[in-house]
Amino acid sequence: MKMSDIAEKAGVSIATVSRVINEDKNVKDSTREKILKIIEEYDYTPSAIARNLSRKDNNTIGVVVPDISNPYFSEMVEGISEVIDKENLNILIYNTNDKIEKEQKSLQMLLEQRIKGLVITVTSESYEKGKNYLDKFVKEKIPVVLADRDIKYSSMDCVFIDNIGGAYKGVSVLIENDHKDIAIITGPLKSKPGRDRLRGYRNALSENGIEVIDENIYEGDFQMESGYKLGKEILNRKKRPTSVFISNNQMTLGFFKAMNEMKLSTPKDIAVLSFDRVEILDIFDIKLTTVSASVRELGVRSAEMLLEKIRNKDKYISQKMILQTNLDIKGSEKKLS
Amino acid sequence: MKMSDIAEKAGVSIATVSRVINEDKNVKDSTREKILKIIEEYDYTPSAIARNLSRKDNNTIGVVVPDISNPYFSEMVEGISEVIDKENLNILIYNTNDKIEKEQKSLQMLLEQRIKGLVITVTSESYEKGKNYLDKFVKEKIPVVLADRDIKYSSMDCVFIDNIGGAYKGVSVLIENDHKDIAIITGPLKSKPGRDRLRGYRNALSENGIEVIDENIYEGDFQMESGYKLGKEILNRKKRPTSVFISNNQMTLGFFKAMNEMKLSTPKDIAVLSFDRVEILDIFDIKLTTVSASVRELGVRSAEMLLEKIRNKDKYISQKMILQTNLDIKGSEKKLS
DNA sequence: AGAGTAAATGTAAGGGCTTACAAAATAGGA
DNA sequence: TCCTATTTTGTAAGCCCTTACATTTACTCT
Repeated sequence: MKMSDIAEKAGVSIATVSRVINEDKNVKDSTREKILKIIEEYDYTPSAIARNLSRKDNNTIGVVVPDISNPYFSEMVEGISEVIDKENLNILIYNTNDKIEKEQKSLQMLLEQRIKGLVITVTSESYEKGKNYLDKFVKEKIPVVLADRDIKYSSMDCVFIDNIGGAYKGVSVLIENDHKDIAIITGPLKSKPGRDRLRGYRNALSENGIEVIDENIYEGDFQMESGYKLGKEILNRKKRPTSVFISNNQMTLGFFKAMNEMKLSTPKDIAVLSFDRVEILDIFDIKLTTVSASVRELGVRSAEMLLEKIRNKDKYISQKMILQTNLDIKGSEKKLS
Repeated sequence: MKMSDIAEKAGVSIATVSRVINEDKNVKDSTREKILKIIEEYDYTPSAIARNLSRKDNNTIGVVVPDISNPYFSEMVEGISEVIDKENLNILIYNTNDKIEKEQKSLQMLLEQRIKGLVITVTSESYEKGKNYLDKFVKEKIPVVLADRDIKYSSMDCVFIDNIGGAYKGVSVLIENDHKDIAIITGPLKSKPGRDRLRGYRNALSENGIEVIDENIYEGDFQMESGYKLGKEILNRKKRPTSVFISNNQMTLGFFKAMNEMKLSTPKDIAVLSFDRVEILDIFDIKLTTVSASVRELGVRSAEMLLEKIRNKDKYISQKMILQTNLDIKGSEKKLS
């Protein structure tokens, strides 16, 4: 069933049918009703493909994330959908599994789909020369927003979380609570969020005249396992630090596993402060102080920025949005005795 | 940049360019190379929209789920992507938030997109007359696979988890451990999984000559909060049951919250067995016995079934796949004293 | 009634590709 | 060299819509 079939049955031209479907007001009411009835009767659904070709426009935006089954990203995606859904746009989602080849392939397919815009959490912060597929989007003037992760030397629009400031804020709380011996479990230092959170830690210590000692810096990889292993190391030190700042939720879970095994608890045995909330700890009545930004908001903002770019393609000025973190004080920052 | 531009620059016809792009072998090598070079040089990407229109075919499959930020579904989606990605197909994902209107709107858009096939976890197990958009897919001969949730009186292809058998298996373990007073926290009884898991519970008890008493049946809603509330009720009973079967992971978490608040533990104070794994409990060194099926596999199987339907549209025979559950014995099923 | 204007409808040219079929180029063989 | 078979390329119709523009129809007012 296509438009011309409907037109024929209604005894009108295909243009009139098109007008009815697109809610053009220049159609006599009686004609509209007649056509609508036939559309209903034959259950006709117009082809978005033909429409898109004809309009030279695809009502779809692309979303590329490293791992949709990671709650972090699925929440971000939900933030994005929330915004996009209101606009009658479709979302084409791709998983890259943090593999650069999959990312490239995804971008290639999105390019073929002639998407209207793209929100991407990139896999790598730098690309081999000529390998940065995002440049093609720029060349084709397809709006792109980088969400959560940056690309070196790029000047693309983006929405990030204030990692430096957040870590600074968190570590400062520990310092205010009289901690001087503060360990940190960092993310991978080859990633920007990893480095930035460490930077915030350093800044907070320096500004308070506390020396940053290498022994207190433990490089993790944002995965649970590393939080567990490094946690054991930290907790087993002869002179255990009085507090620890952990750079994300997964590693914090690992750290608690270590604490648990050793029958230790916070803040009794060590003060703990983590980047990202860890809601699940509620269940075990563990009060953990955190600094965090809403990932859902990250998605919402990215999508909003993208829509704005789409709407004002020309006069649009490139922008960078940094989402501030919130401090949630629960007690684990305390220094006892 | 379009195909005709490339053709012009290469001094060939548009058909030849098309052949090169589609890897048709009827092209002289030298011609192919010349064209490829120009495509490379101008960074040309063919339009999937035009291709799809021309081929009357969209290389996209649709996925509709209630909530992508729920790990249960995002894992399922990942299973689906895993399969689909290998086929050079795109995935259009829609969230319904378990709202029937959003589901309808999503299906409408997928219909317009002329997708090749659909995997859907439906929001409602029954639809008002004429309101079942899935019928349109059937009418249009677009393959559909129901994943995880069924529709009453429908004979569509589907992949489900063996809820009855799983619950039966779990409760049987409790019975084998000498439990006779077994409570159950069910899912919402208006949902099929909710009812089926209760059915498995009933079957296990009956077959073992244990009377099913209403006081032991607590209707929850698959959310954490209900596990918590009902958990409190159960644990506070003067004559507390010796064991409880909980119908899903979220409610189990709520139940543990309740236990924790009351300083109770399993299996000491009550034996616990849950449907779905609850990995997070590992962290707190809680050994929970579970019956579960892999949600990722649910996704993989659904996608595979869909692909098979797409490939053998005609000779395809409608099928129903039931994924069996696995029992993971950890100790919480024990009856102490 | 007829002119002038506004409303409603139709015509036809795209949009960027695929593909059946036709035509041209090349190869092989006598 | 010429003819046939094969390979390579081109032509043009078609996929299903949108939309600028042209045309027709319906009103309004003198």
